[in-house]
Amino acid sequence: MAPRGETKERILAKALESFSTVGYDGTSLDDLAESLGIRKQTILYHFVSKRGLLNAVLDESVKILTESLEEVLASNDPHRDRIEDLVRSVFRVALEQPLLLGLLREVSRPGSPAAPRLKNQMGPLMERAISWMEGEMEAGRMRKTDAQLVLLSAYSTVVGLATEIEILRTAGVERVLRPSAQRRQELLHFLRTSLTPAG
Amino acid sequence: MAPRGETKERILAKALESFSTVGYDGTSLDDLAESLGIRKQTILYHFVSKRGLLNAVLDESVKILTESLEEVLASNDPHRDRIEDLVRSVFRVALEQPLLLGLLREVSRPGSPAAPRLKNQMGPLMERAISWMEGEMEAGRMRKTDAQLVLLSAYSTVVGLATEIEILRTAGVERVLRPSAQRRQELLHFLRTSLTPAG
DNA sequence: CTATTTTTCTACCATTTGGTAAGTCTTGGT
DNA sequence: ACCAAGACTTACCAAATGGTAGAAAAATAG
Repeated sequence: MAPRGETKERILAKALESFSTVGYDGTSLDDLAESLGIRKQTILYHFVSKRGLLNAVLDESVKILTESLEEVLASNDPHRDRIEDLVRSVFRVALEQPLLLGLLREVSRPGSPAAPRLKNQMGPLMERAISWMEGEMEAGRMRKTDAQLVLLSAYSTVVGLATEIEILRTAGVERVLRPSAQRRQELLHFLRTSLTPAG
Repeated sequence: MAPRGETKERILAKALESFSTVGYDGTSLDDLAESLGIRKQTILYHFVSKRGLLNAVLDESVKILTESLEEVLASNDPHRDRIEDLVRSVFRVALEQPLLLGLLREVSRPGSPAAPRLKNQMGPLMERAISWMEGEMEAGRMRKTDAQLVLLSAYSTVVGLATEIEILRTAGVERVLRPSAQRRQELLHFLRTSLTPAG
């Protein structure tokens, strides 16, 4: 047999790819298995059901994302630009693992079966982010605005950058996308000007 | 029989609802028909295939959205605040027809079967929006930045507001969402500060 | 009223779907 | 050598899916 859990990892990887591109309903266990050169029942053996597979993929993805952000939010160094750190961090994930954000997008759809699970897992992180922003606002280091809106906007933008790019690229403009580093710089500037307190 | 095309309209309405919430793959023609009190074959009679139905729904939605934006982009009155007009216009659509943006979100997924169609229909509109922004930048009425990014950000934010709200609401914060009017105000301010030229 | 066209329905079908049952094969422990 | 547990497979299935064929019903035109 395949040495220790290798199969499970491979299934998770392919499943992430499939879920985040063609979606949950669009993913067939048979096709998934075939693309892996195994039988469908092997998948079900490891993850019990299709839903179980989705949950497993989701848990793994959220974990990666959370760890990446937690690290930044935890630091208390007032000399570091936290917003810049956050943007950099998210961009890094988005570039290295675009599928991960694709899954997030897929799963965060109102009618998604995994929405509650995502809610439970991402909830605390979001609360922290929001309350941190509100703290900054109170302290006058950030312009008072709707923290939820800013978070939603930033989140949506990054997810959009990772997934919906294709539309804008092929539809809107034929030009090649700007290098992601420059893009990140723009987003950073965009956020900063909006969040810096007046005067 | 039902008088003139009433059935067709009803099918389109329900289909929009279903596509934009549970997605294309998640929509069953049988269920759709049952919820309308008709037989599946009636749907196929009017729209030939499931794909045909999706195309029809998409065409209708894009038309509404386009008309709403075209109107704003067309006006040349320099005394009006075009950004405000745009935001207002999109918000109005988002509030009156949230399902419409849900469909957009669903269909703009990379792997969506209707992505090319959406591309063709929305393409010109996006090009116009971008080139208008670039014109404003040239004229110094708008800070020079990445027009594509701003468009993507604004688009994603609004779509997010219309669809992904649930996650933030139930997950992030239990607080009731701020009234949409206030929300619109915030987004407006957010965009303005980012786009107003320095000094 | 009759003929024709439009609309909706009943009957059916091939395929695909997620999932169950039970087997085989491999590995590691004793 | 034997056995138990783990990993993977073959065989099978009930339900659901999108779609075809053709009849029936309703609306419309003459």
